[in-house]
Amino acid sequence: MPDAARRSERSRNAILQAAMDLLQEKGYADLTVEGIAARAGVGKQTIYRWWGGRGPVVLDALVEKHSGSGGPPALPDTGDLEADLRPVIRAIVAELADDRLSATTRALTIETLSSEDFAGRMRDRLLRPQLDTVKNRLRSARAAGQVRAGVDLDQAVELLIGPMYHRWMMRTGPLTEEYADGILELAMAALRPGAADRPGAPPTASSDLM
Amino acid sequence: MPDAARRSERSRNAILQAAMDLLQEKGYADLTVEGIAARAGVGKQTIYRWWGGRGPVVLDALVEKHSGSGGPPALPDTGDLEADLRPVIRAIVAELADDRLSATTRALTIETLSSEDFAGRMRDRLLRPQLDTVKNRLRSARAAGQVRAGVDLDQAVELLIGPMYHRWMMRTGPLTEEYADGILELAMAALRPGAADRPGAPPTASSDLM
Amino acid sequence: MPDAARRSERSRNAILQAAMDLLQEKGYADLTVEGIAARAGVGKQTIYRWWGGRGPVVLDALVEKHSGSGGPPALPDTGDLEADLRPVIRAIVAELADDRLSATTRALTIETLSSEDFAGRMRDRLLRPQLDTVKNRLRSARAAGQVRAGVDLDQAVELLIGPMYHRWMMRTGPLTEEYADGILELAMAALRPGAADRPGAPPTASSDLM
Amino acid sequence: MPDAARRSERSRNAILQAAMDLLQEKGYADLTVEGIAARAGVGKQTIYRWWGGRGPVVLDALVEKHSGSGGPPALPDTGDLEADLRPVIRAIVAELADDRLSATTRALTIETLSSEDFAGRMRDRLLRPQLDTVKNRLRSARAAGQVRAGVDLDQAVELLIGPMYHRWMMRTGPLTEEYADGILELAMAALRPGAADRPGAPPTASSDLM
DNA sequence: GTGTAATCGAGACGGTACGTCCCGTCTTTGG
DNA sequence: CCAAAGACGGGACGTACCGTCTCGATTACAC
Repeated sequence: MPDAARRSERSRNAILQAAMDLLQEKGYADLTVEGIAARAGVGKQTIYRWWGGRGPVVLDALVEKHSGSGGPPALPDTGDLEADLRPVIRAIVAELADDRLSATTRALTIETLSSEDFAGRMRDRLLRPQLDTVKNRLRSARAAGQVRAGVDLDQAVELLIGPMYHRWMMRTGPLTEEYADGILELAMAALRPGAADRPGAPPTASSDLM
Repeated sequence: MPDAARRSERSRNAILQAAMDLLQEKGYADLTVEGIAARAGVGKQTIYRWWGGRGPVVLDALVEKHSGSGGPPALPDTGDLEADLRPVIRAIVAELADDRLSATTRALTIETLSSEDFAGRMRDRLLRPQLDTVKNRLRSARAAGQVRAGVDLDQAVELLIGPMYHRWMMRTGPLTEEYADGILELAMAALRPGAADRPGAPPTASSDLM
Repeated sequence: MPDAARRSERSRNAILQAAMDLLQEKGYADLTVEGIAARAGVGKQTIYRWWGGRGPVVLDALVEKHSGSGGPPALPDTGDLEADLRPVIRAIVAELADDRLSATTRALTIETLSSEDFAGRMRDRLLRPQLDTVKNRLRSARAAGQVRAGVDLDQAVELLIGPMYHRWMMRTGPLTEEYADGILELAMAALRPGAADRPGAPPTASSDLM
Repeated sequence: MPDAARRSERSRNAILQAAMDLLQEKGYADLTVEGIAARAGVGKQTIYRWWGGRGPVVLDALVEKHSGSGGPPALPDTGDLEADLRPVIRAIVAELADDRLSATTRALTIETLSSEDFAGRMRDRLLRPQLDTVKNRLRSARAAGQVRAGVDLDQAVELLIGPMYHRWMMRTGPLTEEYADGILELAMAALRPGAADRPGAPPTASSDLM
């Protein structure tokens, strides 16, 4: 309903910056619309008008931050899948292991769990691009015969990523480089063609086959 | 500080029951201490005295519910690891896929992400027992030579469980039986001894070796 | 700190009216901020923002009520001081003697005893105007030679008023018309010039001499 | 209902002492049953059993304190009424003028205003004895012809006392020795026989005539 | 240039829930 | 059986934010 053309860019930036700052300082649970507005020097209505609540503001703020690099770059393809993935996996673990760095991820996850609507936007705008870089590398590896032909790439990506997020979320153990390497090695073993390739369990229908 | 010996069992039960009821009816986001107290016919102070907030109450309520069965039973051991695990994996996916059933898990996860303190209690009292049933089955499989000797069982459990939680949380795709089977099959391939067993990547130190 | 220009007149009136109603219905001891807010259809914060508690609200409500008549009128001056004062004194006794009518006075007095700050406001806004009407009549009587020249008018007013409030407060005896007349007669004897006028005890410095 | 014979004297004293201490320290408004019980090292029930609330406890504590002198002594009778009364009046004003000393009186007055029941007990046990010493001196003065025969002694006492309590309560002015003397002088003029003794206004029926 | 219509900062508003304090009652345990 | 201790159901406190709603004061477009 509001006229986006007349929107104040200055306010938008101040709000996103304030949200990021407060998220770092006080955590998501203590983040309030009133706090953001005050810090940004902005009326609350401006936030409600353009976003509707703190969740979308945080999402926007993070998208803004991450899209600074113009989207995640494609992974290198040296021919050695495991070597190419290792830095990525290690980086994820390193970020999750750092309470400061993972504060925003924590915030997003909470909001994702709270709102299906938010979940969709967050998935498409933040998560999917990241997952797709891995997925694309796996696809080329599959084409090169380094990954079993029947493997569903979405499942493969989650096999790699899921365990780390689970350990992070549930705090079931330390998030170390060794852990990253261990999961990577297991996942590689799962994907590698070989004697273990059984004829059963045909590939599930998946959008990655196109 | 309060004297646990004089605690009212009647109030405790009423509170846990009320919390479970309201959780089902209104979801975690709309669950309030005041609401629980009113429904249970109890003063708010009684909740704050013994729990300190809604999070711990919900945790206790769920522990109570799950421990009704006297703790999770050991998995069957037919000698076929994949066959023994399949029902477990499918059950997890089925529960997560059902919005009603997974509402409480969602609630606990939010609280886990919000409070480190809560995370620890929740992990130890609810999650660990569940994971341990899987871990124990994997241990016996490893002893039987069906799982590579060098595998860290904690990593193995998370390799199985993590992807499903990730998909559930992030809504990256449908949580179907096929998905469960696919992840199980991938994980089995990762654990199975054989040509894929590489000498590198020694097992990380882990408490599961005893 | 709040911006008085943007204050809601509607809320202000509703709150003062609700306070008056509840004061009549339930008495001061059972008067709560929450009750006033609920009855007035107003958020509690609106009361705390502009008044700070129930005491100031009640004071304002009573000031509002009493100032409806545009302040207390000057007493008549027939030349007969005692005759002019008698209706006033009797009216005060009559009001104090009636539990319903004096309930608010009781409330104000309690608050006055509890808070020095409140005492000042209540004195200046409610009590002083009433006392001044008597004081003014006494001043004109003194000018007319019907009251000893040396008399401190503030003391004279309190000589008249004080005994009745004391009896009311301490319930040391019945508050009847006879009592009013008795006190009035004693006070008149104290003020009347004559043989009793002794040279000692010079008048204390007082602002009423102008 | 409770058996007074088995009452613990130790608890009774501890409670009264704690009540007095807290009254001095925090004032009547911040005095709580729980606070008294904690300070006295006593269960709350002990207070409710034997007194019923904080009001009666404070009353008892003050009666205890004042009755230490075995009741107020009779005033001296030098033949000069004004001279005999002056120290009493000045003492009252001095006590009321001191915030610390008058804190208890303030407390009693609030409770007196709040509860008719309490008012009666307070009047009979604390106030009346004090007033009677003055009244008795006035009676002897009347017998000696220094006070008009028709004067109601209860009214006379209140003419002396009332103004000071009024000024104290309402904070209408400073409570100084000059004020005490001024009121005393006015009251003496009111009571003194002489030309001012008018035949009208017959004495009201009063218990002081016996 | 000058209306004029929308956004802006600001913050008051009706509400809901918070977490705390204290009430007066009830229950447990020990002397 | 009384006393200490204190848990209990209850109610109000005063605060923090919610999301909505008015206010002028910019501000940028249409005329």
